[in-house]
Amino acid sequence: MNKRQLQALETKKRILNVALELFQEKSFSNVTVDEIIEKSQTSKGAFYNHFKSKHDIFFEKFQEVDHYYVQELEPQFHLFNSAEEKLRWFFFKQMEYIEANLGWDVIRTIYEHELNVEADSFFLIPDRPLYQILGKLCDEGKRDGELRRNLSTPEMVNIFARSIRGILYDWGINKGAFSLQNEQRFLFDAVIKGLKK
Amino acid sequence: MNKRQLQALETKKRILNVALELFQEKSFSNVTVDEIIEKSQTSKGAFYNHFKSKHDIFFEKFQEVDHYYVQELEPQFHLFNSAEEKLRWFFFKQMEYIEANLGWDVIRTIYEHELNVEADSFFLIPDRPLYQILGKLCDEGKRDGELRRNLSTPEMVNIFARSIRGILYDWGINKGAFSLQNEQRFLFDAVIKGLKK
DNA sequence: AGAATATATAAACTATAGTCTATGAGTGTA
DNA sequence: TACACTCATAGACTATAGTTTATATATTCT
Repeated sequence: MNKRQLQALETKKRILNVALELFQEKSFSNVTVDEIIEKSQTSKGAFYNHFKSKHDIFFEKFQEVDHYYVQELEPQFHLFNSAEEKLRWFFFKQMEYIEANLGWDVIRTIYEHELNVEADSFFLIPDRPLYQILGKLCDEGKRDGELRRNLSTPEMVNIFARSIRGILYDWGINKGAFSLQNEQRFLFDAVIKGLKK
Repeated sequence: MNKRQLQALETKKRILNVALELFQEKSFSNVTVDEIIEKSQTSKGAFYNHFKSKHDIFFEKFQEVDHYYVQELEPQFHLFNSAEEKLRWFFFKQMEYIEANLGWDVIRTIYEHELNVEADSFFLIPDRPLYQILGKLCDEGKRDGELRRNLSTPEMVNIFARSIRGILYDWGINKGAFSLQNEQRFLFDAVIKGLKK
C-alpha cells in the first residue's frame, strides 16, 4: 500500500467513524452529509468518492450479517440433530446478533434504502448466503421427513425470508421498542410448525 | 358548500388526479412535485395546502384498505364456520384487493413512508380496524378450541401483522414481480397451521 | 530526473421536497 | 354597500442529498 492509498484509507475511516458516531448519537435521518464532512474535516468530494450514498455507510455494516451467518453459525449446525432445531437456533442467533450489533436504526435505514433504490438491492441477490443456508436446511428437513414435501425449497425459503422481513420491518417502524430476541420466537415457532409434516 | 370551498375542492381534485395519473405512468419516485403542480396548473402553496407531503397522496388511497375490510369483508364472515376458514379467506381477499386496486408502487411508497416519518404512522395505530378484525378472529378461534391458547391475542395478531408486512414488503422491493394473490397462500397457510392447536 | 498520468480532495453547482410570506378574491357583518 | 377578515393560492426561499469540475499531489513511465 503506497502513500496515496494509505491517505485515502485514512480519509475513508475518518468519515466512517464520524458518521457512525453521529448516527449513534442522533439517528441516521437527523444527520446531514454536510455535518459529517464538516466534523471529519473532509469534503463532499471525499465523501462521495468513498461511499455511494449516505445509506451506503450502513450498507457495509449490514453486509457483515451474512458473513456472521456463514462464519459463525453454519459451522455449528452439526451440534443439532434435526433441521427444525437448526432452524430455530438459526433464527434465534440471527435476531440476537442484529439486536446486539446492528440496532434498529441500521435496520430501518437498510429497509428504507431497499425500497428506494433501483439497482444494488441486497435483498434480491438470489445467491445471498442467507438464502443458501435456508435452502440447505429446508432440503435437509424434507429429506429427513421433518418438513412438508408439497412445497418447493425456493417456496419455503421465501416463506422464511418474508417472515424475517416482516419482523425486522416491524422492529424498524417501532424503533426497536420490543426485544427482537424475545419476540422472534412467536413468529418463527408458528412458521416452522406450519411447515412441518 | 360556498364558492370558495368548491374551488378549493376542485383544486385538490385536480392535483390528485394529475398526480395519480403521473404516478401510474412513471411511478411515484420518478414524478416531482414541480411536475405535478405544473401539469395541474397550480402551485406549491396549493399542493401543500391540500396534502401534507408527496407521500400523503398515496396515504389517502391506502387508508381505503381498512374501509374495505370493515365494509366488505367483515359482514361476510358469517358465511364461514370456522375461524381458520375466515382467516384464510380474509388474507386471500385482502391480497386480492391490494393487488387489484392499489398496486406495488402504492405499497412500496407507503412502506417507505412508514419507515421515515416520526408522527402519523398508520401501522402503529393500535385500534386500526385490521388489528381489531384479526383480534376478533383469534379470540373466536381460541374460544372454539381451533387455535392455541398459550399465546395471547395481541401476540397472535402481531404474528399475522408481521406476516402481512413481510409479504407486502417483499412484493414492494420486487416491484410486484410475483402474484400476491397466488403467493399469499404459502405464507398464511403455514402461519395459520402453526397457530392451530 | 522530468513528463505524463491517475486520483483523492475541494468546492461550486443541481435537483427536489418542503416552508414561509405576501396577495387578492370571497365571505360575513354593520 | 363598504369594511374587516379568512383562507386558498402563488411563488420565492431553504435544506439537503447527490453531481460535476477543477486542482494538486502522488505515481509511473521514458
